[in-house]
Amino acid sequence: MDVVSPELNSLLPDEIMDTEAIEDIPHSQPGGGGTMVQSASDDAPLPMETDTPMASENPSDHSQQVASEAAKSAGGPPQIIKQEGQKLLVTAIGKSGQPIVLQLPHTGSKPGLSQTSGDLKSQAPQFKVVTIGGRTELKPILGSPGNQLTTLQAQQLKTMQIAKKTPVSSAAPIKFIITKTVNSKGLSPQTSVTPVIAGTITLSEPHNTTTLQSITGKKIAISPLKSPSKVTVVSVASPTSNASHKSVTLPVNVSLGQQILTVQQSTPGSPIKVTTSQTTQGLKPGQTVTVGGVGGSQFKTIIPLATQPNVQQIQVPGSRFHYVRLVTASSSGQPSGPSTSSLQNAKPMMVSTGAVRMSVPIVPAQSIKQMVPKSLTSAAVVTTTQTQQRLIMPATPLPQIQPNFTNLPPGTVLAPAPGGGNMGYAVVPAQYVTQLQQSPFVTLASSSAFTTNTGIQTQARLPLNGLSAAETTSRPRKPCNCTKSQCLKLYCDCFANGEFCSNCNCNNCFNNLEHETERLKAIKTCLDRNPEAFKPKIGKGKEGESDRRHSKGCNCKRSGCLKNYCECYEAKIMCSSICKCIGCKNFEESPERKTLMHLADAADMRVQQQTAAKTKLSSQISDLLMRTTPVMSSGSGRLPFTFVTKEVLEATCECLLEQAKKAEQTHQPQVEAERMILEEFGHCLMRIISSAGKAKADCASINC
DNA sequence: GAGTTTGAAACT
DNA sequence: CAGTTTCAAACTC
Repeated sequence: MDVVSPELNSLLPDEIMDTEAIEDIPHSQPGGGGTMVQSASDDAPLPMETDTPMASENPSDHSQQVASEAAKSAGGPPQIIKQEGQKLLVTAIGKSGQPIVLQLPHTGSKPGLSQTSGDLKSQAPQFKVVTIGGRTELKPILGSPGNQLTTLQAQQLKTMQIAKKTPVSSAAPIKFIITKTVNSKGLSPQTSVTPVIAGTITLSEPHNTTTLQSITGKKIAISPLKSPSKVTVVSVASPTSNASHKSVTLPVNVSLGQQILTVQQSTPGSPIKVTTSQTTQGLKPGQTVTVGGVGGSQFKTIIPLATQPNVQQIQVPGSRFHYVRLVTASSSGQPSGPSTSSLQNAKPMMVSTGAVRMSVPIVPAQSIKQMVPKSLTSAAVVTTTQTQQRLIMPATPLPQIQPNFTNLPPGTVLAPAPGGGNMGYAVVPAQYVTQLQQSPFVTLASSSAFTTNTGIQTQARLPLNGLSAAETTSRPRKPCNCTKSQCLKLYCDCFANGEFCSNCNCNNCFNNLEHETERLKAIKTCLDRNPEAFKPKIGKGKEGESDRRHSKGCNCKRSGCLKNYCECYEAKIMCSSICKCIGCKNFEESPERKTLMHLADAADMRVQQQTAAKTKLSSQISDLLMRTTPVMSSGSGRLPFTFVTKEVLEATCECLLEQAKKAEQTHQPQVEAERMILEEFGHCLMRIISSAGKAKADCASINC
C-alpha cells in the first residue's frame, strides 16, 4: 500500500489541495463581480448525524438536514455572493451522447445584458466545457426555450478535455461536460433545466425531483492536508427543503440519493434551480469536477461518491478538513449489492480549471469493505448482508469522539457502525482510503466483485488506485520507526499526519485498519488533550514564507533553532515571538542562520553540479558505447569494429605469433621482439580499419 | 549501524 | 501550568 505521501501532494498537494491557494485565487469575474469563496467559519461545530438515517428514501432530505445543521452551526448570516446571470450547464454525455444539463438560470438582476452585448472581453470564456474521457462533443445545450446558445456564445465555448488516466475499460468513455455561461441573456431566473439525459448519467433520484436549494459562494474547500490528494470532498450546508427557488445565499447541495451535487456559483443572488427527472445512475461515484469560471474557480461540482447511498460528504464548518461518512444502505432498504452498486472504481479526478485544481480521491465504500484485511479482529469487522454496506469496524465504543468532528485527522472518513446502526463511525483517514485502493485487495475486488452491470460500466475506468503512477510515487512518505508508541501517539509522524502506517519500520504498529478501535481511542485521546492536535502546525501565510509560522512555536534550548530538531527550522521558517526557544539563532538577521543558509545553498549547488556532471558523464559514456558497440546484426557495418570478427582476431593473433617467432628465430632481444610484435599489431589494426572503411564505403555506395 | 542529543509529546 | 518522563527523529561517530 503505497500512500500518497504528503509530498504526494508535491505535485497535487500544494497546488491542488491547498485550500488557501484556492482562497487566494482571484474570483473576479467579468460582468459578474467577484466570487466570495470561503469556508465556513472556523470552530463552528458540526453536529453529528448519528440519528440521521443513513439512507433515507429521500436522500436529499438527509443532505438537506446535514446542510441545514451545518448552516446553523456556521452561525452567521449567509454569505453574500454576487451572482449575475450565471448559468451552469452540467452535462454528462454517455454513449448516447446526450448531455445532462444543469442550468443556473439568469438571475435577472442584470437582465439587461443582451446577446448582442459588445462586451465580449468581459464575458470571455462564457462556457467551459469539461469532458472527462472520450471525445468532447459539444452539443447545443439548451435549457428552456429562450436559452439557446447563440452563435456568439457557442464561439465562446471553452473546452477542456480531461483524459482518463486508466484506459483499462471495455466500457465506452463517459463524458461530463460542464458548461457555464456568464451573463447568459434571456434566461429567466426561473428557467428550468431541461435535462438532456445522458445515457447512463443522470443527476436526480428517481421520483425525486431535486430542487436546488440555493447557491452560495461558499467555497468547497479542499483540505489542505499534508496529503491533499487524499481529501475527500464535501460541502455542507444547504437551506431547508423549502428554500428551493428562493435566493437563499447558501451553498447548494443537491443530494441525489447519496449523491451530492454541489454547485457553486460566483455570481450573486442568482436563484438556481436544478431540475432533473431521470434516474440516478450514472455519474461516477465520487467524481468531483471543478470547473473554473472566468477569472477563478466558480463552480465545483461534486458528484457523489456512490450512486448508492454509501458515502456522504461532509464539510465541517470551521474545519480545514473534509470528511466523508460512509452510509449504510440498510436503513433505506435499498439494495446495494454488487448487481446494483455502481461503485467500482476509485476515481480521483483532477480537473484543471486554470484557476483551481482539485484532486479528489474517490473511494467507493465497497472498496473499503472489500479491502478490510481478513485478519481483522472480531471487533473490527462487520459484514452485514450482501446487499448492505459492510463496515470497517464498529465505532460505537467511541461515540464521544463524534463531537470532535472538526478536529479529526485530515481526510478522516467516518463510517457507520455495523449492523445497520447509525450510531457510530469508523474513522478512517482518507489517506488510507487511497492506500487501500492501491493495495492488492483493490485489484482483486475491482476485477471481480466490483464489476457490475451498472451504468458505470459504460464509463472508462480510472486508475485503480485513483492515482497515476507518477502521483503515487511523487510523494514519498517518510516511514516511521516507532517502537513503543504503537504509532498511536503524536510521536509517530504517520499518526500525527492522519495517515496509516505504510511501509514503515515501526514495531507493534496499531496505526492501521486492523486496530481501528485502538486508533480511534488514540485519536480521541489526542483530541481531548489538544483539539488542535491534528491541525497543521505551520500556518501558511498568504504570500511567501514570512507569514508562515509555527502555531505553537518551538521550545528549543540547545539547538539554537538551527537544526532540524527545531520544528520551525525544519519547516524552513523563522522563529517567531510565540516561540519559547533559548539562544535562538533562527531569525532573519542571524549571521549563523545566514551562514547556514549559504552553506546549504553551496551544498545544493554542489549537489546540482555533481548531478549535472554525472548526467553528462553518463551521457558521454552512453554515447561512447553507442559508437563503439559493434553492430553485429545490422549488417550495415556502421563501425569498423564490426569487422573485428573472430576470424580477424585469429588472423591478427597469428600475425603477432608469427612476428614473435620471427624475432625468436633471429635472436632478437626481448625489447626488440616486443617492438616487432607491437609494430605488427599496429599494422594489423591499420589493415582492419582500412578494410572496414573500405567495406563501409562500398556498402554506402550500394545503399546497403 | 550504534550511540547520543534533542525537543515535542505525554505524563504527573 | 510547570516539572518530569517518554519517545522518536536528528545527529554524530
